[in-house]
Amino acid sequence: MQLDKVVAYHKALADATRIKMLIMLAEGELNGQLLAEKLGVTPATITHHATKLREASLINERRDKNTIYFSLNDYFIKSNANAAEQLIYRNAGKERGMDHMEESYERLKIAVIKNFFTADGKLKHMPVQLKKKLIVLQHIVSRLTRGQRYTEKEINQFIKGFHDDFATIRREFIMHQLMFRENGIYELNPPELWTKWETLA
Amino acid sequence: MQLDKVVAYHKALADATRIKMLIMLAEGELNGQLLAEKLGVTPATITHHATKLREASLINERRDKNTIYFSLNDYFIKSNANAAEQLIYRNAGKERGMDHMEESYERLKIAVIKNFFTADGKLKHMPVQLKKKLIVLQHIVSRLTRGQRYTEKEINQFIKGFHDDFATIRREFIMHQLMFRENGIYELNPPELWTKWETLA
DNA sequence: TATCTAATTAGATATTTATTAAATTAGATT
DNA sequence: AATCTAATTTAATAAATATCTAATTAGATA
Repeated sequence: MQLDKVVAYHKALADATRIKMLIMLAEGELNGQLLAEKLGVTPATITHHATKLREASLINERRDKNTIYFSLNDYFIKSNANAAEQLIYRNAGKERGMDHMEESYERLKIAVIKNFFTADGKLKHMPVQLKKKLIVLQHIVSRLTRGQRYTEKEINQFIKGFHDDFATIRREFIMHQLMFRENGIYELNPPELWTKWETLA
Repeated sequence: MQLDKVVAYHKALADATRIKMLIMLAEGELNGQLLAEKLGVTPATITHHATKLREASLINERRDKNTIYFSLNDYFIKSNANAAEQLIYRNAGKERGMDHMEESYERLKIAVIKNFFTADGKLKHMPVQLKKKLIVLQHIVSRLTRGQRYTEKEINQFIKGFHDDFATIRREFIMHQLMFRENGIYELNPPELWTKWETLA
């Protein structure tokens, strides 16, 4: 599965120079020359590291005249941080009394969908309780297609099929890592990255 | 600071064989020979990788006769997962309108401590709301000493000074990564690793 | 004590990777 | 068109690392 991805992500962060780059970019975007100077390496080295960070989707770039400005890809950093943990623990865990927890979660899910959606599939209102809210968000987002890339306009339109407040819901998709956004394009995250209620307490 | 540590941690996870080892260990402890067989490498290679994982505190070992059994060091995996993120974002972030959020958080903290603790410092009862619960837990745990190592008995005794239900509170210390446990010994995590309310929503 | 077993070490090899200097490219500006 | 600037590519080098085989060690067991 995404073992390769997890390895690639950790390789990207397994170098002091790259971590320092990210730390600097966290304060704001910077161009290659400046990064090179601040880190005491040549621009070629920055290009090298930027390539690795880009491949791991950890940074974005923007061109202005001759200068390319690098910036953090926030959402990716946050979502990947837990990916390794998820991967490692996913197969395991069934041993301990987790099964009936999952079972009762399935029951909750059915109840929530029944209670918060109308018969024709509209969302009545967003639950306040986080656990239930996650169920609602995941229920909605599951109607999207894996690998498909959506414009913001398309996402808005899609959400409006469920509820008028598309801006809030769109934001929650990102916050809970159901989707990620890059250069205004939205894409579904793999379900392993979704914020799960089990991981919250 | 712990830049080296963060790099070392990610290096440890930046290899497919090591990730596979961890995945297997998540199901239960295994000895070197078995790991070698399952992964299709020689025992020498397992030793090599086990050394790296041990250096990053990701596994424990236990000897029985001639056989050494490896197992996961759960808490470390969980707490380190966010360390990089914390490191990267720590310096930054002050820019956006975060300051007044922090200010209002300070006010909340004062109110929570005033309301949930008696005059002589006992905990009346645990708040239900997560944000407030974290404040209470952090308030208690702050009375412990950084770097000091505590037995479970000592921790129980310490918590009893605040509330009778030491077992629950002790578990919450671990869950919210205020402390970590290794071989029955408890130690404070650095505050950067503590679950913070800002990171929860 | 001799033998057996699991693990580690030592040494060798092949691969990956971080870095640089020098050449090249992409895109303004004059 | 000529020039300037920032970034990238190329080629080379040095360091790190994943893996193996063979030798050695640590610790039972006979």
